[in-house]
Amino acid sequence: MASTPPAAPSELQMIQRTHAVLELVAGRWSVDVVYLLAGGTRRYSEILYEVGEISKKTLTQTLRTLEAHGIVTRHAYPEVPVRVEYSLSPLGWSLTRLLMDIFEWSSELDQDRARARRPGLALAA
Amino acid sequence: MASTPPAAPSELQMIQRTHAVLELVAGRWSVDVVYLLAGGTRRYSEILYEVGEISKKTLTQTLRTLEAHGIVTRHAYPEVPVRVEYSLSPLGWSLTRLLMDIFEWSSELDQDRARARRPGLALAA
DNA sequence: CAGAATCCACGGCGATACTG
DNA sequence: CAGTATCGCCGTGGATTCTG
Repeated sequence: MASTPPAAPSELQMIQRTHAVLELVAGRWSVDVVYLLAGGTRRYSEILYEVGEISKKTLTQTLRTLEAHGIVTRHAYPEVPVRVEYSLSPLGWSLTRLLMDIFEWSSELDQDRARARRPGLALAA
Repeated sequence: MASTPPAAPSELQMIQRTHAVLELVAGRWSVDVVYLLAGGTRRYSEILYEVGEISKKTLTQTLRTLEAHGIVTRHAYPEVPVRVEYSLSPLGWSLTRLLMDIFEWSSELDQDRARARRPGLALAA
Protein backbone atom coordinates (compact mmCIF):
# COMPACT_ATOMS: atom_id res chain seq x y z
CA MET A 1 0.00 0.00 0.00
CA ALA A 2 2.68 2.42 0.94
CA SER A 3 4.69 3.97 -1.83
CA THR A 4 8.43 3.74 -1.26
CA PRO A 5 9.59 0.35 0.01
CA PRO A 6 11.73 0.55 3.16
CA ALA A 7 14.64 -1.26 1.58
CA ALA A 8 18.15 0.20 1.45
CA PRO A 9 18.18 3.28 3.68
CA SER A 10 20.24 6.13 2.31
CA GLU A 11 23.72 6.55 3.68
CA LEU A 12 22.66 9.92 4.96
CA GLN A 13 19.92 8.32 7.03
CA MET A 14 22.29 5.75 8.38
CA ILE A 15 24.79 8.38 9.39
CA GLN A 16 22.19 10.57 11.03
CA ARG A 17 20.54 7.79 12.98
CA THR A 18 23.84 6.23 13.96
CA HIS A 19 24.84 9.60 15.29
CA ALA A 20 21.60 9.91 17.19
CA VAL A 21 22.44 6.74 19.08
CA LEU A 22 26.05 7.63 19.61
CA GLU A 23 25.28 11.08 20.91
CA LEU A 24 22.95 9.48 23.37
CA VAL A 25 25.57 7.06 24.56
CA ALA A 26 28.79 8.92 23.99
CA GLY A 27 28.37 11.23 26.93
CA ARG A 28 31.27 10.54 29.20
CA TRP A 29 29.05 8.90 31.82
CA SER A 30 26.05 7.49 30.01
CA VAL A 31 27.52 4.03 29.68
CA ASP A 32 28.59 3.93 33.31
CA VAL A 33 25.14 4.88 34.50
CA VAL A 34 23.36 2.40 32.26
CA TYR A 35 25.65 -0.43 33.30
CA LEU A 36 25.14 0.50 36.94
CA LEU A 37 21.37 0.58 36.62
CA ALA A 38 21.54 -2.75 34.85
CA GLY A 39 22.46 -4.02 38.30
CA GLY A 40 19.18 -2.75 39.68
CA THR A 41 17.37 0.38 40.74
CA ARG A 42 19.49 3.00 42.46
CA ARG A 43 18.95 6.23 44.32
CA TYR A 44 20.50 9.44 43.10
CA SER A 45 23.10 9.50 45.83
CA GLU A 46 23.96 5.86 45.25
CA ILE A 47 24.66 6.49 41.60
CA LEU A 48 26.66 9.53 42.51
CA TYR A 49 28.83 7.48 44.80
CA GLU A 50 29.08 4.24 42.86
CA VAL A 51 29.89 5.79 39.51
CA GLY A 52 32.88 7.45 41.03
CA GLU A 53 34.26 10.66 39.62
CA ILE A 54 31.10 12.25 38.32
CA SER A 55 29.87 15.59 39.61
CA LYS A 56 26.30 16.22 40.66
CA LYS A 57 25.71 18.59 37.83
CA THR A 58 26.84 16.14 35.21
CA LEU A 59 25.06 13.22 36.81
CA THR A 60 21.79 15.11 36.87
CA GLN A 61 22.24 16.14 33.29
CA THR A 62 23.16 12.64 32.21
CA LEU A 63 20.12 11.20 33.95
CA ARG A 64 17.85 13.84 32.45
CA THR A 65 19.10 13.09 28.98
CA LEU A 66 18.68 9.37 29.43
CA GLU A 67 15.23 9.94 30.87
CA ALA A 68 14.22 12.22 28.03
CA HIS A 69 15.16 9.51 25.57
CA GLY A 70 13.26 6.88 27.50
CA ILE A 71 16.30 4.94 28.64
CA VAL A 72 15.84 5.39 32.38
CA THR A 73 12.80 5.91 34.54
CA ARG A 74 12.70 8.39 37.38
CA HIS A 75 10.54 7.90 40.42
CA ALA A 76 10.39 10.49 43.18
CA TYR A 77 9.01 9.66 46.60
CA PRO A 78 7.66 12.72 48.45
CA GLU A 79 9.11 11.76 51.80
CA VAL A 80 10.71 14.06 54.29
CA PRO A 81 14.22 13.82 53.02
CA VAL A 82 13.35 13.39 49.36
CA ARG A 83 14.12 10.05 47.79
CA VAL A 84 14.53 9.62 44.04
CA GLU A 85 15.09 6.31 42.38
CA TYR A 86 16.28 5.59 38.89
CA SER A 87 15.92 2.37 36.95
CA LEU A 88 16.25 1.09 33.42
CA SER A 89 13.21 1.20 31.19
CA PRO A 90 12.53 -1.59 28.67
CA LEU A 91 14.26 0.56 26.10
CA GLY A 92 17.16 0.88 28.51
CA TRP A 93 17.42 -2.88 28.72
CA SER A 94 17.46 -3.17 24.98
CA LEU A 95 20.23 -0.58 24.95
CA THR A 96 22.09 -2.86 27.31
CA ARG A 97 22.21 -5.49 24.61
CA LEU A 98 23.63 -3.00 22.17
CA LEU A 99 26.30 -2.06 24.67
CA MET A 100 27.14 -5.73 24.93
CA ASP A 101 27.63 -5.85 21.18
CA ILE A 102 29.96 -2.89 21.41
CA PHE A 103 31.84 -4.48 24.25
CA GLU A 104 32.23 -7.70 22.34
CA TRP A 105 33.54 -5.88 19.33
CA SER A 106 36.24 -4.31 21.48
CA SER A 107 38.02 -7.65 21.48
CA GLU A 108 38.58 -7.32 17.75
CA LEU A 109 40.12 -3.95 18.41
CA ASP A 110 42.46 -5.50 20.96
CA GLN A 111 43.38 -8.38 18.72
CA ASP A 112 44.30 -5.98 16.01
CA ARG A 113 46.38 -3.96 18.41
CA ALA A 114 48.21 -7.10 19.48
CA ARG A 115 48.77 -8.06 15.88
CA ALA A 116 50.17 -4.63 15.13
CA ARG A 117 52.79 -5.04 17.83
CA ARG A 118 54.39 -8.11 16.27
CA PRO A 119 54.20 -7.69 12.50
CA GLY A 120 55.99 -10.96 11.86
CA LEU A 121 53.09 -13.19 12.78
CA ALA A 122 50.55 -11.52 10.60
CA LEU A 123 50.32 -14.09 7.82
CA ALA A 124 51.95 -17.04 9.55
CA ALA A 125 51.11 -20.26 7.67
CA MET B 1 45.20 -24.95 31.07
CA ALA B 2 44.91 -21.30 31.85
CA SER B 3 44.06 -20.25 35.37
CA THR B 4 41.19 -17.78 35.49
CA PRO B 5 38.30 -18.75 33.21
CA PRO B 6 37.23 -15.94 30.85
CA ALA B 7 33.63 -16.07 32.02
CA ALA B 8 31.83 -12.99 33.32
CA PRO B 9 34.04 -9.99 32.67
CA SER B 10 33.93 -7.42 35.44
CA GLU B 11 31.66 -4.48 34.96
CA LEU B 12 34.68 -2.27 35.15
CA GLN B 13 36.24 -4.05 32.20
CA MET B 14 33.04 -3.78 30.23
CA ILE B 15 32.77 -0.09 30.91
CA GLN B 16 36.37 0.56 30.01
CA ARG B 17 36.33 -1.40 26.80
CA THR B 18 32.96 -0.09 25.77
CA HIS B 19 34.36 3.37 26.24
CA ALA B 20 37.40 2.53 24.19
CA VAL B 21 35.17 1.71 21.25
CA LEU B 22 32.91 4.69 21.75
CA GLU B 23 35.76 7.13 22.01
CA LEU B 24 37.06 5.78 18.75
CA VAL B 25 33.74 6.26 17.05
CA ALA B 26 32.28 9.20 18.91
CA GLY B 27 34.40 11.81 17.19
CA ARG B 28 31.99 14.00 15.33
CA TRP B 29 33.19 12.72 11.96
CA SER B 30 34.46 9.19 12.48
CA VAL B 31 31.20 7.56 11.49
CA ASP B 32 30.83 9.71 8.41
CA VAL B 33 34.33 8.86 7.24
CA VAL B 34 33.93 5.15 7.85
CA TYR B 35 30.60 5.04 6.05
CA LEU B 36 32.10 6.96 3.17
CA LEU B 37 35.09 4.65 2.88
CA ALA B 38 32.71 1.72 3.02
CA GLY B 39 31.77 2.93 -0.45
CA GLY B 40 35.32 2.43 -1.63
CA THR B 41 38.77 3.96 -1.48
CA ARG B 42 38.91 7.74 -1.51
CA ARG B 43 41.53 10.42 -1.83
CA TYR B 44 42.00 12.98 0.87
CA SER B 45 40.38 15.75 -1.12
CA GLU B 46 37.48 13.54 -2.07
CA ILE B 47 36.74 12.78 1.56
CA LEU B 48 37.08 16.44 2.40
CA TYR B 49 34.51 17.31 -0.22
CA GLU B 50 32.11 14.41 0.16
CA VAL B 51 31.85 14.47 3.92
CA GLY B 52 30.68 18.03 3.78
CA GLU B 53 31.30 20.42 6.63
CA ILE B 54 34.55 19.06 7.99
CA SER B 55 37.69 21.17 8.13
CA LYS B 56 41.05 19.97 6.88
CA LYS B 57 42.50 19.98 10.33
CA THR B 58 39.75 17.85 11.76
CA LEU B 59 39.67 15.51 8.80
CA THR B 60 43.39 14.89 9.06
CA GLN B 61 43.11 14.29 12.74
CA THR B 62 40.14 11.98 12.33
CA LEU B 63 41.96 9.97 9.69
CA ARG B 64 45.09 9.76 11.82
CA THR B 65 43.12 8.47 14.76
CA LEU B 66 41.33 5.89 12.68
CA GLU B 67 44.62 4.87 11.12
CA ALA B 68 46.32 4.59 14.49
CA HIS B 69 43.60 2.19 15.60
CA GLY B 70 43.85 0.15 12.45
CA ILE B 71 40.45 1.14 11.07
CA VAL B 72 41.67 2.79 7.90
CA THR B 73 44.71 2.31 5.72
CA ARG B 74 46.67 5.17 4.26
CA HIS B 75 48.57 4.88 1.04
CA ALA B 76 50.63 7.78 -0.30
CA TYR B 77 51.77 7.88 -3.91
CA PRO B 78 54.92 9.99 -4.42
CA GLU B 79 53.70 11.63 -7.60
CA VAL B 80 54.16 15.23 -8.58
CA PRO B 81 51.04 16.56 -7.00
CA VAL B 82 50.93 14.17 -4.09
CA ARG B 83 48.14 11.65 -4.02
CA VAL B 84 46.99 9.98 -0.83
CA GLU B 85 44.34 7.34 -0.70
CA TYR B 86 42.43 6.04 2.27
CA SER B 87 40.52 2.80 2.53
CA LEU B 88 38.97 0.57 5.14
CA SER B 89 41.10 -2.14 6.70
CA PRO B 90 39.62 -5.52 7.59
CA LEU B 91 39.11 -4.17 11.08
CA GLY B 92 37.39 -1.19 9.53
CA TRP B 93 35.00 -3.48 7.73
CA SER B 94 34.21 -5.30 10.90
CA LEU B 95 33.53 -1.94 12.51
CA THR B 96 31.08 -1.33 9.71
CA ARG B 97 29.03 -4.25 10.94
CA LEU B 98 28.98 -2.82 14.42
CA LEU B 99 27.79 0.50 13.04
CA MET B 100 25.01 -1.39 11.31
CA ASP B 101 23.97 -2.83 14.64
CA ILE B 102 23.88 0.63 16.11
CA PHE B 103 21.90 1.92 13.19
CA GLU B 104 19.40 -0.89 13.50
CA TRP B 105 18.95 -0.23 17.18
CA SER B 106 18.08 3.38 16.40
CA SER B 107 14.70 2.17 15.19
CA GLU B 108 13.86 1.07 18.71
CA LEU B 109 14.73 4.54 19.86
CA ASP B 110 12.36 6.00 17.30
CA GLN B 111 9.57 3.60 18.14
CA ASP B 112 9.85 4.59 21.73
CA ARG B 113 9.76 8.24 20.82
CA ALA B 114 6.64 7.67 18.76
CA ARG B 115 5.06 5.75 21.61
CA ALA B 116 5.84 8.57 24.00
CA ARG B 117 3.99 11.03 21.80
CA ARG B 118 0.64 9.22 22.06
CA PRO B 119 0.46 7.74 25.55
CA GLY B 120 -3.02 6.35 24.94
CA LEU B 121 -1.92 3.56 22.66
CA ALA B 122 0.71 2.15 24.95
CA LEU B 123 -1.18 -0.87 26.23
CA ALA B 124 -3.91 -1.09 23.64
CA ALA B 125 -5.49 -4.54 23.76
C1' DC C 1 18.55 14.27 49.89
C1' DA C 2 18.27 15.76 45.28
C1' DG C 3 18.97 18.97 42.66
C1' DA C 4 19.62 24.17 40.47
C1' DA C 5 22.68 28.01 39.61
C1' DT C 6 26.98 30.07 38.80
C1' DC C 7 31.80 30.31 37.51
C1' DC C 8 35.66 28.51 35.32
C1' DA C 9 39.06 25.32 32.90
C1' DC C 10 39.79 22.37 29.07
C1' DG C 11 39.49 20.33 24.66
C1' DG C 12 37.35 19.90 20.05
C1' DC C 13 36.53 21.90 15.96
C1' DG C 14 36.39 25.60 12.28
C1' DA C 15 38.76 29.27 9.61
C1' DT C 16 42.69 30.93 7.76
C1' DA C 17 47.32 31.11 6.12
C1' DC C 18 51.41 28.73 4.92
C1' DT C 19 54.45 24.61 2.98
C1' DG C 20 56.77 20.20 0.74
C1' DC D 1 47.47 17.99 -3.45
C1' DA D 2 47.77 16.99 1.25
C1' DG D 3 48.72 18.43 4.81
C1' DT D 4 50.77 21.70 9.20
C1' DA D 5 50.50 25.85 12.29
C1' DT D 6 48.06 29.24 14.65
C1' DC D 7 44.12 31.48 16.44
C1' DG D 8 39.65 31.77 18.41
C1' DC D 9 35.06 30.14 19.50
C1' DC D 10 31.99 27.20 21.92
C1' DG D 11 30.20 23.21 24.42
C1' DT D 12 31.12 19.88 28.04
C1' DG D 13 32.12 18.93 32.55
C1' DG D 14 34.13 19.93 37.43
C1' DA D 15 33.87 22.68 41.82
C1' DT D 16 31.26 25.28 44.67
C1' DT D 17 27.29 27.39 46.67
C1' DC D 18 22.44 27.63 47.57
C1' DT D 19 17.53 25.67 48.18
C1' DG D 20 12.84 22.93 48.66
